[in-house]
Amino acid sequence: MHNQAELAYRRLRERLMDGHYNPGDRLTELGICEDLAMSRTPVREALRRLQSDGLVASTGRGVVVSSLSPQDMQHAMQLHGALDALAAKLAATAQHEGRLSPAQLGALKRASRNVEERAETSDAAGAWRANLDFHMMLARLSGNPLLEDALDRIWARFAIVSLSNVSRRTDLTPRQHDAIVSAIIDGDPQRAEAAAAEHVREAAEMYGEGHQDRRSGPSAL
Amino acid sequence: MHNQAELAYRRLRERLMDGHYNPGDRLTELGICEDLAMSRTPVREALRRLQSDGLVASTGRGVVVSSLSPQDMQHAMQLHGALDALAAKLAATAQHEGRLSPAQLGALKRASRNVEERAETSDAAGAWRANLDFHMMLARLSGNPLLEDALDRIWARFAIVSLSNVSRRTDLTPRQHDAIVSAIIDGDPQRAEAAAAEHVREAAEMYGEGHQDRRSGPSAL
DNA sequence: GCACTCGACACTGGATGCAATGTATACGTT
DNA sequence: AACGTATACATTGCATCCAGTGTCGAGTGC
Repeated sequence: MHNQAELAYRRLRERLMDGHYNPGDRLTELGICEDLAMSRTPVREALRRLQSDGLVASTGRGVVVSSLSPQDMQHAMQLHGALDALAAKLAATAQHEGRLSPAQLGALKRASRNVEERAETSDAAGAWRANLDFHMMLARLSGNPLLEDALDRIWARFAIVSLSNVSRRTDLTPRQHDAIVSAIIDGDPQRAEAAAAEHVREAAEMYGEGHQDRRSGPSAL
Repeated sequence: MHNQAELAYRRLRERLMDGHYNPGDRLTELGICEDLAMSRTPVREALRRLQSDGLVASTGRGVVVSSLSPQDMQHAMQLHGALDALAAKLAATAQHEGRLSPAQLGALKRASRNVEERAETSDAAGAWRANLDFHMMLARLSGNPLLEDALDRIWARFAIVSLSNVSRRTDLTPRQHDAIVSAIIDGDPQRAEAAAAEHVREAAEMYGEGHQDRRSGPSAL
């Protein structure tokens, strides 16, 4: 599928997720048309899809890049926790039943190691990206496309708001990835599920600490 | 938002979910235009959204109503289990913290009772619908819009394939709803989560029994 | 000097026109 | 009679066009 509408969707999504557009930015159809060198029709379709994904929001007059209020962030993290735990459990089950290839396991371990390495550098955006890659790899190994898709949506929302201010502490907890990985390698669904849930719980807590000062205010972020 | 595109989306979604269109049916833009008495532009946007929702699938030449293979069904149920458990947990937590109004609790109880009543009639479609309403009420009470949305997507997929063959046994397990409801009323997150997980697990098992004969074949359904 | 109003403009929603393409059918050939 | 090919048609993708509408600014009155 390499039609214009699909292309527009992918390019816009990319721009959204790599911090090229920031939360609150207003997007006009004509501006994007010029930017992407295509007509309004495919651009509109792409915008609608992004709207459906929750990455942009309609303001009655055009669309703006979505920003997540602390409230939204909390909701997203609750969802993420449940989904990630399920992914870890399914991946561990798959491993237990011998349905995971050595290549897949290798990729997971590599992704995990990559997060640790990046976390030690000053490249905050790179570290964030590595973290995302690890979690998406986990989703992939679950063998459940719907789950993968759901997690993809969540992470896209995270990406928009995170990459515009990664400068501040990245709040990564790479060591916990080890617990998830080892549980999967051992083919232990229970442990994998618990480790993933714990991992997300701590990440959410860390986020809460960083934001509890503005907790009572309206959605500023 | 009462523009044509939104309207087209809602009407098509309704038709999809109430069994008016069946899995595998081919949908042509012009046909829908005539049906809905509007131009192709809003219809196209609606179709794209439905595609993004997974309710229809592109075939390179037009779209067809999605059908879920037993594989897909299993994946959807795994996801549903995790999300429903989370919803029950959050709803119970909300109740525990006194954030649930008597009206909301009443609506939940009413929905639960409604499922039981309908299950005893021969109105399979009505019973199915009541079951959906109960689960969506649960999602609502979780207080997490993202979760509600995710569950909405899942159930829409279920609806498409279910309502076209509700004639066969509906596989409802209404009594288990009681366990969930009472746990929520007691404000016991742990118990609510466990009850919801158990409920979905059994439903999935029941479905498996009904379909394990064709388990090995390709996605026929 | 400030506020209110009127008008121009920018932008979106919807419709239609045009070109490209896949499919089905009919005809010819073997 | 069966198979292959060619042509006509159905249908999509994209671009452009038109109408409705909110917004911003300028000008005028108080």
